[in-house]
Amino acid sequence: MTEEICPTINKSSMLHKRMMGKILARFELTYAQYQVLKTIKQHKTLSAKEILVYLDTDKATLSGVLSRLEQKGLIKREKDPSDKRLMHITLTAASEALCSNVEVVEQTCADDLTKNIKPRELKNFLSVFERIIDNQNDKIREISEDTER
Amino acid sequence: MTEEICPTINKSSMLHKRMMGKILARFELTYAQYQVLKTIKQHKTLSAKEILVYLDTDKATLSGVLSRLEQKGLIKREKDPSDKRLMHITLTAASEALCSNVEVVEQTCADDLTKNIKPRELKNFLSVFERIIDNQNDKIREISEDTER
DNA sequence: GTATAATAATTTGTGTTCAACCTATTTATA
DNA sequence: TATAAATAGGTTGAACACAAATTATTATAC
Repeated sequence: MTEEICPTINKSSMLHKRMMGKILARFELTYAQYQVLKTIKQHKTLSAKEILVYLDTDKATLSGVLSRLEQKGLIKREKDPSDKRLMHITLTAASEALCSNVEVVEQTCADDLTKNIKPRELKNFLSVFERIIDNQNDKIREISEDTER
Repeated sequence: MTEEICPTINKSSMLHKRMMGKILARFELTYAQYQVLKTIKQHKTLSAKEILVYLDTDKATLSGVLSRLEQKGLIKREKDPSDKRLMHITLTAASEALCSNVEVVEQTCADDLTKNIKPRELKNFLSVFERIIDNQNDKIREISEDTER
């Protein structure tokens, strides 16, 4: 039983990325790019460091995504005058509109994924999932401590 | 509520890959490579096409993984004499042993991920998850049909 | 029996993931 | 104040994900 969990999680994640990839292709966006745009939109303006907190990804990955978004004119980056290490990242008018359009489609898809699942089932599902994620984080910490010696 | 599901699934999948990546680094293997080895081991010998069925990944990705595994001497590829398009892929003695060692560690990790979850909860969890995955597959088919016109 | 379609696998190009390393700037310590 | 440590961000290199194109081989149609 236990051994089915990880492949199941991976498969579902892959399917979701595949699905979003197909949807976002129409908007000439990748899933990673859209996630970054959405995060910035929610907070008006963010530094790269702050985006990392919300997305739990890697700064090298984010750095690449941000460059591509800037190239496409979907974000603006400007240095903080009082701390020149800091970059303030904001959306442009184009990406504000783009994001809003995608959000509608995304919500429809998300709803369809749970169409035959009762609210109570869903609640329990998410509760178990949160505990699994906590366990995953514990395990990663445990392993990291091991290998740091 | 609904909108939490997808980020949750993605996050968990990422954590799992991160965890397995750290563990497998000791064995000088990547997670994708290990998954391929494990799949071949379960079926003694497989063609690339058949591996794809079990792993639900992409043939281009698999092709690259297989070349790297062959370079490391962890698989053997030989053409079918009666259909020269077909490649029969098998493990080597080295990868048989490697795989067995990793499987022990992997099982320990998988058990830890569900340590504070009751068997009944887990069963319900997986049951809901399967329905979500079915819905995901439906949605992807739906989108693909749309875009093929 | 040759032209066409289908199949198995690989290659190519763009984007993502992540560890390791580097740069510039700011803060803390001696 | 000079030096070290921390911080924000970026770069590099290896591997993976995936769409699209390519190659070689086999099966089908006419």
